[in-house]
Amino acid sequence: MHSPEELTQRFRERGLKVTPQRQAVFRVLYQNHTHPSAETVYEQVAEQMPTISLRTVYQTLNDLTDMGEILHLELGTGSARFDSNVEDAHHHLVCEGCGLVRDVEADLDSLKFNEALPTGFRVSETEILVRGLCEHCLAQDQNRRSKDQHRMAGA
Amino acid sequence: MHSPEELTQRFRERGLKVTPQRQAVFRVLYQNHTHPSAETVYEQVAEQMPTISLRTVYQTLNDLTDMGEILHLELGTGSARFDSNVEDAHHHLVCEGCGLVRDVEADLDSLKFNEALPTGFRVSETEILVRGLCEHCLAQDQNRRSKDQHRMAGA
DNA sequence: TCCCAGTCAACAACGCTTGCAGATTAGCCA
DNA sequence: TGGCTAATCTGCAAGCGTTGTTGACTGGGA
Repeated sequence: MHSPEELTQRFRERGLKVTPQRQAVFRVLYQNHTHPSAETVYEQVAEQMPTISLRTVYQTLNDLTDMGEILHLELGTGSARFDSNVEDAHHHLVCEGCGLVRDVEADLDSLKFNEALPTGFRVSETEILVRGLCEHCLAQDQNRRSKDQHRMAGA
Repeated sequence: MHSPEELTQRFRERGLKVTPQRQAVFRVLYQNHTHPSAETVYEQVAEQMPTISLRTVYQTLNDLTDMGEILHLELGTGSARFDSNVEDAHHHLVCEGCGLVRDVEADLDSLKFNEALPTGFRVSETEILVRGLCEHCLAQDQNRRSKDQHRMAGA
């Protein structure tokens, strides 16, 4: 995405107003590369501006998505995630435990399909999703399993 | 997934009862390879069994997912889709217009990541999603765009 | 400075999915 | 075969993420 200052310009060019609420969302997104959910953006903006509503955050995120400034991701984590990196083609790694999302670069050209895609299908995007457990969640999971085993043994 | 008859066995082995409702869901899934949503499964089951509730369909789909008989897919189409093909590793092609889902085989081994995955991350699944517009939706879209152009020109 | 399209906050409603509760039933056992 | 009991059924309400609505407010061009 562009810087908050540049976004101000681009919003005005489109006839959209630049309010303090929107600027606050711009700033949070510009600095946060953790692929936050709307709720997370809201919480971070609310720290500086406690009266902002979640509705306004959603609206601004939608506007930014429409303008191509950010990406709207559906990764199966329950809520949409927003990615401020639209410059570099990349893919995503998702922790199924905590919902952590991280960028991964992959060479799409190396990917081979074993059959032709259906005739007439126009591909807009090929997305690679690496699902699994992050280091932290893996440790928690193993800890839980170990406890379960002890419980089973004791019963 | 296994055949409805085999599923009967497997459900009983797990202490789950095999009701007419569940059998109807088994049959629909066994024959339907279009990656239906819960709602679609419900509609098809309801043709034979009008009194079944959507709640029961969800429950049975969840049981089948837990048993690994079907796959629960989150493809950003608004609702979960269920895939009765767990035997062959494959990926998915999704129409962003109508939500059509189709299996695609791809050679994952050919895929190269340009950097190492984070230390400690345990990958459970690498998923390839091809998004775009199917032949039908593409035609509709072009039709709409063309009308828009005429309207703009006339105004 | 004025004006009004665009925006705001609050609230209600939406679509998908799950929790709950009381009635019903599958399937084991005598 | 009949009875018992846990599992399941249905219908409804609630949860969650997201969007629609509305009346008050305001950014920013003229």
